[in-house]
Amino acid sequence: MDNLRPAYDKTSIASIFEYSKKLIGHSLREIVGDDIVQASRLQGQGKGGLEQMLEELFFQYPINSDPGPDFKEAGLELKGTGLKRLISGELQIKERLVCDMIDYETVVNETFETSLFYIKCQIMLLIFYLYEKDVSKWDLKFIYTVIWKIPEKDLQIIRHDFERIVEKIRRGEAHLLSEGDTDYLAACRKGQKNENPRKQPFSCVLAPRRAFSLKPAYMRTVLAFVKQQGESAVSNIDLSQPTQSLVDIEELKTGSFEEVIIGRFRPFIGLSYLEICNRLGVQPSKAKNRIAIIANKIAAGKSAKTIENNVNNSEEFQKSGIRLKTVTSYSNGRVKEDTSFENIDYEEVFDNDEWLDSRLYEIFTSRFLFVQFQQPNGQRQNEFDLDNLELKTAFFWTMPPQDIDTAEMYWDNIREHVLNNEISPRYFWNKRMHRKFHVRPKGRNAKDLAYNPNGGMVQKYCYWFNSEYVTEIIQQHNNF
DNA sequence: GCATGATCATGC
DNA sequence: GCATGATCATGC
Repeated sequence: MDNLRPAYDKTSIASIFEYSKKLIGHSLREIVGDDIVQASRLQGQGKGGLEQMLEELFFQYPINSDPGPDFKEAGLELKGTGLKRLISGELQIKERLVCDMIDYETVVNETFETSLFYIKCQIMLLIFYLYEKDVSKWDLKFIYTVIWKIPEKDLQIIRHDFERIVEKIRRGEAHLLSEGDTDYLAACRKGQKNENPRKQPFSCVLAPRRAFSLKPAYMRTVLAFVKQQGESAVSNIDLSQPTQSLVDIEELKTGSFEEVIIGRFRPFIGLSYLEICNRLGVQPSKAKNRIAIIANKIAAGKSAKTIENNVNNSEEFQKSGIRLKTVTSYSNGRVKEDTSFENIDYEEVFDNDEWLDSRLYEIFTSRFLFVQFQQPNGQRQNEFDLDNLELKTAFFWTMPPQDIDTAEMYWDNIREHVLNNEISPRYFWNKRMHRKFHVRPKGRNAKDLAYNPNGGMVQKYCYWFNSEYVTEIIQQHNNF
């Protein structure tokens, strides 16, 4: 590329996009040449900087310190984002997409439309590269290039997310922000772990730095779209598939996504499983997950058949990573069962040394939709029968920061023992410890094994919430 | 009665 | 066939 002026029109998104395709399959060093890399003042190590390297050396676009989008004439923001390759060969999202630092002092005076996030990120050029440990940024290969214009319906949900984050800061609770507070757009932690926290306008408590980001779950759906389109893609078509979606854009004008969903449960509060089946005109089942099935059916409302038994597959749940959890409790409110999550992916735990990028962090900072069914008043514990349980409450929940700290210790313990090849219940947290979370087996049967990154096979274990912890969560909600 | 281990049900 | 969410079954 020596001596070549970049052949694109900086006022045109289409032209910038065309030009970006030259990156696919190559690294920056291959494209601009080693001499230029050697002479560059930019560093290949450490965090950040890749976007700047692309802008300066590949696009040869003068870097400005303006607050707007990177390509200001075209109104286009440039974002580099990492992928990782699994042993199976599949490409996966490495992390959330960090968009814009949150300035606690100024953001409280903004509306969504005047916010820098909105001005910058409504149209982005996303360049996916393959992340490799200990490899200089000059040598990372680019894989996909995408123009991502955030769809109108997503923007509606993101607007609510933005407002919820800003409201929290206005209440003087910037230090209590969590990625789980919101659906698509999240306030993610940013900066070093031991870095000094910052001031916030409505409280004297200092708060860690945070940035607006699109959740890993959201980025996973972007990646799925790109994979389906080929190595480069433009999201200028309407992406929402009505067969997969839970709410439509008209309903979102009547309230937030979460309000719409909670509203669907309201008419059934107090009714038993059998009564709800009757109302919905469905045949009662004897399946052991029948409570979960009916909870999904209620949440789905009039949505398509493809998601009515499992709203986790809906567009909105996929993009937000929200998890519906059904909880059954005795008449005194005590939760009957522990709550399980997916199996521990030992490879992931082994390879990833960053808590904030871990799968467990993503699961536990998800937004949860708890749906509680309770034994009728006066019934004794030994009369417990799923058919009689009554819908008590449905609410969205986020794990509070102090419990996320506990979760980090839980993860540290799991990771330490996976690294030491000690994948056994005698090393992990158990329920007796009463530490909110524990580790327990889960497989098809006792012979169902998983690969051990240290070699060989081991039993499958998974992450659990202790039932007492879930009882606490439910009670705190019901007492409000 | 509870902790732990084991398995079921569903959907892709 | 497998991953995930949910619940069952056993033994102390």
